[in-house]
Amino acid sequence: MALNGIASSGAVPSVTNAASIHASRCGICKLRDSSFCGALFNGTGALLTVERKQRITPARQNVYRAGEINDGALLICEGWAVRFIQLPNGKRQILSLAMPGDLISPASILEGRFAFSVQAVTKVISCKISFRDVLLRIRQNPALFDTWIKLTAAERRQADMQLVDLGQRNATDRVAALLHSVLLRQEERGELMNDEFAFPLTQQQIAEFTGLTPVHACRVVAKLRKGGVCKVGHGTVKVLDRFELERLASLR
Amino acid sequence: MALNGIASSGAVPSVTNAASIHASRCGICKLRDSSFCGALFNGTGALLTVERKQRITPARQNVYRAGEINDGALLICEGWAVRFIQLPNGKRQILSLAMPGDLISPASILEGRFAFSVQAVTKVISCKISFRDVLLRIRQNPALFDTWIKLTAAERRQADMQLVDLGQRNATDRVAALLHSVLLRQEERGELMNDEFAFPLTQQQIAEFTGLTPVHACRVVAKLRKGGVCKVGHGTVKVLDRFELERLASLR
DNA sequence: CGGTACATTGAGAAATTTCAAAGTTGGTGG
DNA sequence: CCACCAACTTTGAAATTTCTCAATGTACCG
Repeated sequence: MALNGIASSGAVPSVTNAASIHASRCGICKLRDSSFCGALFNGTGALLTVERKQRITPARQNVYRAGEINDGALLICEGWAVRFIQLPNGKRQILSLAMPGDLISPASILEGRFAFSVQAVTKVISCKISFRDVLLRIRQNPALFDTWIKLTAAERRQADMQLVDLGQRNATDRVAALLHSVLLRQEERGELMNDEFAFPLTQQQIAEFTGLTPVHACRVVAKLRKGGVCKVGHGTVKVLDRFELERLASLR
Repeated sequence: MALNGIASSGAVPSVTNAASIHASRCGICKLRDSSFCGALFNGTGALLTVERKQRITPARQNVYRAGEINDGALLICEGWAVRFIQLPNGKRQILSLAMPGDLISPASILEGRFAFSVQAVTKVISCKISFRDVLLRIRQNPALFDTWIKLTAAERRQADMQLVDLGQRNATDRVAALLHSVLLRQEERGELMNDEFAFPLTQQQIAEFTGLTPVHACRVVAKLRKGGVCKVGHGTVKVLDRFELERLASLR
């Protein structure tokens, strides 16, 4: 599981140019045929003409800081990232989880600045596609426009469910809902083996997502483990009772 | 204040056709020049060719029920509506507030069904614009496309702040943030007089928005009143200490 | 003038947070 | 290979916030 990695803070992530990217990354990317990325690069020669920058961000470092000028759509190629808002008092709320192939906040794709930050959970390889190219292609390509609208709507649905979770549901259900949503996403990617899947979030990050304190998140995770629902830790989740996990995660 | 009104549940809202609408409503609408509505109807003759249905929904009735087939973008012309998700256990989470001129969930504009419901808080006049016309105009009119992208991004920002509120902030701050956001929206509309503005939500609805119980929402509102911050009730909010309200509502 | 929905209050229970300390783990350098 | 360090996890106990239940008060509509 090459998902972990700790880095000293403050280092500047490396940036490669489009030329080296083509040879080294996008050309062999497994994700090319799915998601926004695939739709964007679809069509003859498109890959060569889309301007993009790829960079590597070590785990725990920021991919983007709230308020910075942003000049393109941000796509996660490898690793996990979280989109979050940092409060002056030090608390953070994680707004969404980005996995390989995910676009960071489809709805915000053409914004010049974001109110949120993006942090690498594991080592992350990300890719930035210039506004010019995104707009050009969205305008030209009805299928891409369609894909983007669907992604935006899906993002809204996801946010709505998260609001329901935070507003109406207890700690256990919220954590179960998080685990279950990742289970489904990993299953879709074929990354589920023996009811086990990669889950590199720390308890601190689970807490930041679910609006709990790390201590309480720990207790909830312990309860799920003792209840024989699933084991969470060491970068993975092992589902022991999927039926119960689904029951907890479901609205009821 | 023509904001209140109780209706027996179950009645079927009335529907008028486009012809009568033009004469009776849209032609004289104050909102025509702002927001999505204005952009949509912009251009010669557009008003006459956009297919739309206007209807009146009494207070407390649903404008839309989760899961129903939806055939057009929903616009609020008059009154207040809430977008919410109903849980099987009877609880509800209000996801957003729609005021005159607001599009219901810009991000979901082309979805055939919604997971959320929409309920009239006051008597509501709403307008539905067929997918065909929305798409046609968005494709044809770059300014409208732009407006729509901006609305979608704003909706996402709003959802993000709501997630922060529900996940990280206490009851008082959440209620203050709600009141403050409505204060700003009313101010923008020029509906603020003597630091007082229309606010037709019941405490039950404040609770559903902020993820509190009605009883606790009542206590918070009482605390704000006793603290000399603002008086909430009888369909209005009177701001007594705007500085303090802004301090409570701000992230800190 | 009722009636119904809405608002308020009190008291006790439950969920969650806070604070503090001790255990674990994984990576690093000797 | 081992020892150590830093970050992460676990546990306990007490404080705080929020909820629940139940009763009473209030405003508005017909």
